[in-house]
Amino acid sequence: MTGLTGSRSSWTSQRVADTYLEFFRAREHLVLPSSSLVPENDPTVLLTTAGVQQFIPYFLGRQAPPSRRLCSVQKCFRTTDIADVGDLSHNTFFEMLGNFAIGDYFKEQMVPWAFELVTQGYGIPLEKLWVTVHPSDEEARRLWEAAGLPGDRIVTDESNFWGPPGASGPCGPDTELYYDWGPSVCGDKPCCGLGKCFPSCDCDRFLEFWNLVFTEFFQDADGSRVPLAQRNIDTGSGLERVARILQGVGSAYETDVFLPILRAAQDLLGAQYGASESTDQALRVIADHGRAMTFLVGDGVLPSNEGRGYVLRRIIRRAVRFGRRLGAERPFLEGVVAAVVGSMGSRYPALAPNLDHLKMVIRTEEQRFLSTLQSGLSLLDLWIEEARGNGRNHLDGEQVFRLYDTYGFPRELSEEILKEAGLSVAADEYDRALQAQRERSRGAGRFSVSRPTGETDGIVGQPATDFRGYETLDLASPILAVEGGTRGQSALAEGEAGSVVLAETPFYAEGGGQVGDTGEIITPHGTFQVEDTKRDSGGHILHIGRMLRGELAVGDASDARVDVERRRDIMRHHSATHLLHKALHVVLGPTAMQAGSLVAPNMARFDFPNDGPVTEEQLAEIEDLVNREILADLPVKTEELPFQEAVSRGAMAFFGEKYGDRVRVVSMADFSQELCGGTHVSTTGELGATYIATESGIGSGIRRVEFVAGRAAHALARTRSRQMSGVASLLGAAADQIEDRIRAVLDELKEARRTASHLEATVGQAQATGLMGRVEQVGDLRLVSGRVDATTSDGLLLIKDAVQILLQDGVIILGALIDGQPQFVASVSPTLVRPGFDAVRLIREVAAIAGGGGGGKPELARAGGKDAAKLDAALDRAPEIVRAALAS
RNA sequence: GGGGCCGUAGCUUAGUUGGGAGAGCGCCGCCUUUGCAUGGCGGAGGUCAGGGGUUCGAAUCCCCUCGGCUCCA
Repeated sequence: MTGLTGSRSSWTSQRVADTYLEFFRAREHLVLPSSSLVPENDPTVLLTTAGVQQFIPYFLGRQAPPSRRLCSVQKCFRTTDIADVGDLSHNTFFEMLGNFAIGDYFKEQMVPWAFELVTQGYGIPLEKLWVTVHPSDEEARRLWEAAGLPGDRIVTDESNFWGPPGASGPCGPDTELYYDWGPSVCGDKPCCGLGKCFPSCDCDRFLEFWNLVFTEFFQDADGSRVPLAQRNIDTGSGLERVARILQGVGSAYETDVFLPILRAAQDLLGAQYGASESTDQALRVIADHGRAMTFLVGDGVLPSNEGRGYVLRRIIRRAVRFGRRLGAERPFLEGVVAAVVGSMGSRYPALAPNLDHLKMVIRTEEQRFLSTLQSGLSLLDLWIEEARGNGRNHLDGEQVFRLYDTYGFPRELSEEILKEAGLSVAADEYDRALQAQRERSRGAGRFSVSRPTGETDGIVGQPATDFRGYETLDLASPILAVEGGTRGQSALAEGEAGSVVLAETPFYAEGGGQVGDTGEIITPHGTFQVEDTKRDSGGHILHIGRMLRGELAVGDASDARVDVERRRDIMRHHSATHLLHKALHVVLGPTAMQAGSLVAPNMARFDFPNDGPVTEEQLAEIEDLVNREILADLPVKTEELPFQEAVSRGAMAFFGEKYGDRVRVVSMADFSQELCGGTHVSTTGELGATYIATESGIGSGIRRVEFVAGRAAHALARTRSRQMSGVASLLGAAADQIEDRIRAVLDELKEARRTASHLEATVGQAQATGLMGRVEQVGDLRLVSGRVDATTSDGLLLIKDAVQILLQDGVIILGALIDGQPQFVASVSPTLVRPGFDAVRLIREVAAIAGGGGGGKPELARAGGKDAAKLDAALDRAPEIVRAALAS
């Protein structure tokens, strides 16, 4: 293919998605929006890799689903194939169509529906359709035949079995649907070595486009399987693949999904798709990674050196590298990002309003990488020079690896440049070094995340806890579940630590940056002290703490009392956070989006992307703005709205949050509107005041401000003010003169030092003159030795310098008591230095007498001792030592 | 989570068994010179990121902390 023609098919990807969702909506499925690429219910998972991800709590029975039938178009990200992207088939980011049944219909319903959607909804000709089934799943085979698929196109495949996800868990057989591109794809020779191609043989002729998983077993750790009480359906169908089939094109890159992005990349880089395989590969990488980075940043991921941020960094850098292959020398990715938002913005409305932010994050990372390349290049040039100078024609693999490992300079680039310079690299050495690095890291521990909110058996099956803490801080509610006690799952004895679940609670569970509440749960038989509150993946609010007095058991009535003072402090900080967030937008621009926050009783913390530090002036402006709105005593209102309405009213919606149909909006008059589940004061005047305490950088391009409100603000102001009066009284100056006074004291100090060193020089000069009266003749050289007065070792050296000028050629050995410690200096003029006779040897022997040692250069050596009383004795023996050294 | 490299004057940086903290640019002053980086002389500016240890002595060696860059997981 030359150029980007693509298909004129009316089967746009949009239409594919609509057809799919409409098909299942008509069959009583609830259509849910895509969840974030950052899985919020499972911190052990790096990125969302399948449509089922957001529904796992429903599948495991931990949470009640909003409907037993669900469907979605889910954005997904798979990191395993990053290195392969650029060919025709691999992608990192993709969209997955999926329908799900939780304890509802099963395969007898799923198979006919799949058949109907594919043959009638999509209109795929029957003869193009193949399926694979698990050998054990006779039922699936029967259902496909009954639906109308000829038996010779149903192939068994041992690998058609899904799960369990870990050592144990739900699992079951699956059946996969394939599209047959026809035997011509594989040419004359069958590629699967079986004399004939089959769907399961992974060749280009057959394209898998839908996988239907029938979850019907639970597998124990020992491998044995028992039927599940509740059987589930979980399907996934790559939108890009279906679009490719219906548009009848050779790869996803020729569909409407990628064409606008490829075209933009062509224009930005002045490259032509189809010009060469190398060009095409580069354009495909840029298009795939362009989509991936847009959605990752859109879901709140920022480039970093670990976790998701590192995945983002890798794809941005990989895209830049391939851009360079096409001649790009300056940042170009923001143009690609704009194209992605332009072509996908309609289905993901959160993207367009944040385009500036997306561009800024990616541009910053791009520039950072370009400067990395710059420093790598100069190092590489140096090595090339060296190798040439040594007449070698290669560089060590370890060397090139180090360039990559330490400076992030990509291997391919190194090789390219070395090749141009006519040098080679041993690839196996490089691989060995990389392998060793991997071993080291792997041995160091797996991807581990503390997961305190995992559920335990005592709680599974309980309904999600009703949070009532917006309107009350003291509430009567029965105890539904208990865990951690020594007497099983139903009670806690005095002194025992554990968690308690209530039917409803006023305790706020840690979330949205706000820390969990503390307080007490009082039952007729005892008091439980709540030290922290968290929410588990099943929606239960866990009151974590210990039995202070008496005991507590499931079924007890209880009075749940939040620590009111602490909670009010927290609420003030949370409201202050909203004011600050808005003020940041006003002063620094809309790209200062929240990248993390902590709301605690004694302080609040807010992270946001910004180029470089925030200036003093800007900080003052931000602080002023926040305090202005506090003084205005704005009413704080909360209301629940449909998501779209909230966003269209201009409420700030954070990336990466999961928003259901209805969202909670916290507004402070016209100043700030934010989607938020946290707790707030009722008017901003309650904050009293807010001060920014610190501003600092916490990583590439991210700043952090810490600030205080309410009582903490008062405490900070008082502390600062006391410090100031303390300093003022030390200086004996009024508070408003502190700066001038300090400046004057510093000037005075500097002057005093100058005078002192001048004085020392003068005194040193005098001492030097005095010493010249005691020149001794030792052999055929002249020696000056003796004790002098000096206050620093530099002063001692200066005296030596003065003597040297007067003495010209000769040996000088001086000592002084400095800070109570003997110190020595010895000098031998260059003409007198010879093997066995130098300053180092002399000084060592002298210092040894005072219990010390020394060293230096042959012409000049210094030493110190430990025994102050022996300073004179050591110096007295100097002539003798010189004589002995001369004789040796 | 585990490695690697780095942190010296406002900026870029040198500093070789541990032994007197330097250079270039910039800045200030004087002289020279009316031509785009003019030349010369002089000067200010440093807790060598911070803390601890080893040592007679640490920018230098060891440990910890902080910050930057980077790779792996």
